[in-house]
Formats: sequence, structure tokens, C-alpha cells
Amino acid sequence: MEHNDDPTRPATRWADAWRGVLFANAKVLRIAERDLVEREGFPIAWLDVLAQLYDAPGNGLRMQELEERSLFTRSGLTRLVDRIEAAGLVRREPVPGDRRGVRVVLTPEGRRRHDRAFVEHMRVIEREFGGRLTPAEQQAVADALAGFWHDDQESPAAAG
Amino acid sequence: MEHNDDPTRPATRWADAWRGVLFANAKVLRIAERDLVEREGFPIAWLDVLAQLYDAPGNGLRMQELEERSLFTRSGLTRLVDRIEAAGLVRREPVPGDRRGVRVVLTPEGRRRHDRAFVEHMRVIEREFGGRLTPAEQQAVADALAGFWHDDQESPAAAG
DNA sequence: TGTCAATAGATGCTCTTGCAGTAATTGCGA
DNA sequence: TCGCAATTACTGCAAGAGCATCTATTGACA
Repeated sequence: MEHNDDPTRPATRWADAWRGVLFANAKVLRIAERDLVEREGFPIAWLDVLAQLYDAPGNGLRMQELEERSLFTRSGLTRLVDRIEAAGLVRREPVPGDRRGVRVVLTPEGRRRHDRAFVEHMRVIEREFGGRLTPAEQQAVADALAGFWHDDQESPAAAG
Repeated sequence: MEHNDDPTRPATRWADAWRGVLFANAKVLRIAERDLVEREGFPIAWLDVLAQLYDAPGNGLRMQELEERSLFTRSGLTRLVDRIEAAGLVRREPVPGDRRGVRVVLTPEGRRRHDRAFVEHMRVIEREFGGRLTPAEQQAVADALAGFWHDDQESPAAAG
């Protein structure tokens, strides 16, 4: 922590790291979003859902599980899945043994669209994000930020 | 790059780095946003604008300059500034010598609100983000991602 | 000096999201 | 087996963001 005369602008390492996360996220996402919409006709949010289902056993997940794996709230997910379902890429099924629940499953068409979209989407992310980092930097960022998704622990309690 | 049987899921370093950026951004922002709204009554977008003006010479910037420094589009900024202006935290002034332009300036009240909000906001970011990284990790992330905001170069042209 | 493309910013429209509240179902405990 | 809190998912409402478009102004060039 270097010294700085302005109390609202402390010079810290983490502030620059945070700014990097903020800008990298926003700039890469904006480019990738436009690209995906142009090529596939649907936004990244759809691809996130399709990819989560693709990776799940039986290509299906309950709404609740989808919520945990994605970065959406429940209410947002309901209508997001509504739209994807209307496009025929997923369908809702009842959950055996729990009539409250809904299982969202990838349709064959959804799987095809996923396969086609995901590969090219990753190419864009590689070009716009990965390509700007050295292998060592990639590794360092991956290691440093793994805790935010790897095991989804609680936020650290106020320790002082 | 390790080998992987699924062509849509190449195992790469940058994919994990990207996932880290995505999750860190979303999770930290959601917490910080709620916190700021509860305590100050306005969202992070407002604080971004106030902070950019605070850091600018004369505590003012043209809309265009604000757009470059922030992560908003022009149309979004117009109405964002509308709201902040309606709350009395900034005001619009004409630009001498260019009647197309508008200069957005921090009001004394806006400056007070900035000072109060920013310090606590940074504490939250430190707790939720910086506190989860070692100093070495903070430095590594800051260095690796500096290119996304430090000098705002064009995205790398398709080089093959 | 007249023309016209470029620039600065605002606006109409639409899509998306989150919060708060609602309805149905489940399962624990008396 | 009855009651009740917890869980699952959906919906009304309103706010926020982007794209395309529009108006006013500027500045370069013939």
C-alpha cells in the first residue's frame, strides 16, 4: 500500500486488479455478445444456459440448479428459460417425485445450436481475452480467481 | 493446452481465467451494488460517474469523455446523467466554443455524496475481492489485465 | 461562401432484469 | 394425520440499457 494524499483514492494493488476485472469483463463481453447475436441470433445468456445443460447429466437441470450455476436470479431465469423454450432449444419437464419442480432439458435442436455456437464463441473469447495475456498471465489469473467459482464458499464474514 | 475429447470443451488456461473474471465480476458487483443502494440510495453506475468527475480537472467532463472513461454507451449515459442531475449531484453546463457539447460538472452536494460513498464502497470491494487474493495474486491480476483499461488500444485484428 | 460529411448529444422503442409478492407442494413435528 | 414453515417456481411492476434514429452544430473543401 503506497501512501496517497487523497483518502478517497488509496493506492492499492487490489484496486488495480479490480479495475482490470471490471474492464476486461465489460469490453470482452460487449464484443462477444454482438458477435454471437449476429452469427447465431441469440445472446450469451442463452448460450450460458445451453452450455450448463450440455454439461449436466442427462442434459438437464432443475431451475434451482441452473440458478446456482449461472449468474442469474430465479425470476430472471424463469423468463430466460421461457424465451429459450419458445425458440425450441430447451423444454420443461416435470420432476418425478416433486411436483413443485421443473427440469429443463436440452432438445436435439438446442444441442445442435449449442455445438455450433459454443466453438465459435470460445474463439472470440480467445482472440479478445486469452490472446492478450501470456500463458503465465493466463495461469496466474486463473489461479487467483478460481475461488470465485471453484468452490462456492460464502463471502468472508466481517473479520474486523 | 491439454487434450480433451469434447471439441466444444477445449481445456485451456485462458478459459479458466475468463471464467474467473466472469464470476468475480458478477458476484462482487452484486454484493457491492446492494450494499451501496442500501447505504447511499444510488447504484454503482452513479458512483462511477461521480468518481470520474471527481478525478477530472475542474471536476467536470464532456459526455464524450465520460463515455470513454466509463463502460456505458452514449445513449445510456444521457439518461444516467439525467437521473444523477435530477438528484442534484451533477449539473450540465454549456461548453464554451462548441454549442453542440455539454460539460457535466460535480455539484458540491455531489462531491459530498461521492466522498462519503466511495470510501465505504472501496471497503466492500476490498472485503469481497481484494481480501480473497494474496498480495502476489493481486499484483498478478493487476498486471495481467492492465491492458484492458490502461491504454485503450484497439482489439487485436484478426491475425489468422 | 456554399455544400456536405462528421461530430455531439438526446430520444423512441424494445428487450431484459431484479425485487417483492403469489401459488402450489413438500415434509417435519405434535 | 393435521398444521405450518420451508421450498420451488412464476408473475406484476417498474427501472435500466442498447440500438437505431433524429436534431443541431461544426469544420473541411471546392
